[in-house]
Amino acid sequence: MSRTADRSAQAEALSRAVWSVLAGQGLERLTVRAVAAAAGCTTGLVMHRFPNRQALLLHARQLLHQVTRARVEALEAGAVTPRAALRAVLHQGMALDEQTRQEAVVWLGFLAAAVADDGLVAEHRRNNRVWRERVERLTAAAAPDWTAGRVAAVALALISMTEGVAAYAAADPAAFPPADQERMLDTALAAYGLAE
Amino acid sequence: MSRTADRSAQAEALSRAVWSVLAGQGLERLTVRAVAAAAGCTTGLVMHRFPNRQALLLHARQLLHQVTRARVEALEAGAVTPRAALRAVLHQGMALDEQTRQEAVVWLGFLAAAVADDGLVAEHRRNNRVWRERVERLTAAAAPDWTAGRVAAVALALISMTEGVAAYAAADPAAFPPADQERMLDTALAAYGLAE
DNA sequence: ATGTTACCGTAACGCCTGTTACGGATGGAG
DNA sequence: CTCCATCCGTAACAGGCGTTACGGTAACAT
Repeated sequence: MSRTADRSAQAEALSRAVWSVLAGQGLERLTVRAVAAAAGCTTGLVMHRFPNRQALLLHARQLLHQVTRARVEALEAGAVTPRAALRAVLHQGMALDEQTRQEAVVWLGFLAAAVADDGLVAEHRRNNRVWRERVERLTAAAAPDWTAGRVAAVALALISMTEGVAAYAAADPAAFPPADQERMLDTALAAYGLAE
Repeated sequence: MSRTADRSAQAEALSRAVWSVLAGQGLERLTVRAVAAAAGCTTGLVMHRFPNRQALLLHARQLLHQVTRARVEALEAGAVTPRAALRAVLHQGMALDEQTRQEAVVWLGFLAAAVADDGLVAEHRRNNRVWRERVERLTAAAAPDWTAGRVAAVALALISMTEGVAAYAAADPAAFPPADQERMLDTALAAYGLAE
């Protein structure tokens, strides 16, 4: 019992070490040795826990999706109106503090790594489709009288906008401060007629 | 005379080889040998043209900015109205065909590489500020009666949206077809009151 | 207490990396 | 034709990479 719990706990710790290296040193320095050092162990443990480097990265990518999904669902459940839920969910996807900024860097790192990794690109597509459907559902709930076409177009505009600004802010936080990002989000929601 | 011309022509060919490898094989396989093979030469030429790998990548990044800027300026000069210019400039920033899709992949690759490269991150920030100012200027021309605050917020929304959808479409072209991207752009421009 | 099993740190392997040094080829000058 | 400078392909180097094999250690069962 505790064996399997320890194993998965170690796998999670190693995946978080992957995030740490990816955020701090970039994809080019994301080596098994660097991950082991960040996790405070040796390469032996890493290679006993995962068959190879690719599996380690894939697990880290899946865990990232799992964690952000849990956070988004909590925000959605805690919102008092559909429009508040939509805003809260989009809000957490921007790079507003060091935590979310690093998440954006990690997300971009995995995206860049997916170019040469079929497992990562498949995971990326799966997660993006789930994310897109979620925002489409929230948009439809926030504007019940819209056509499906308008819901889809506006939802795509919203997820693209937040993802894009997260990328900009990840690389240049000073030029894209939180206030700019929030004003952008509220301006967009108002323009689409989705303001609270 | 022809010496320096040859040198810069070779530097450009090598930079285009960098784009090719970055788009086709990803950042992890972006080695000096891979670039030389894509350019049809040996590592000797590469290392005689650039002092080291970092300088090669920086030149390729600068050339990418130069090329896209020329294209954007041509579009802007050829537009009949300010709103047409704004739409055309934003339109070319999305991933609508194989050419622009690869550009988006390359852009993301350089962004991921910039995490561990001070020269690349500085270049990235400089280019993004130029790009943002351009779209702010075009937005102000398209909506002359807006406040500076609204211009800035809407311009940020527009560049973030197009950059974000380019990233999504770069990794999953089938899920984000050109029609979806264009409908998203026109829906957004109409919502902000910038439709032609 | 002892045997057994699972775990993981150590060390090594072969490969690939960026970079450097050398040496032949090439093309213009005298 | 000869000389010389320039260019760049070849080959080597040291170091870092992913991965594998071995061996000691700790924990559980008996």
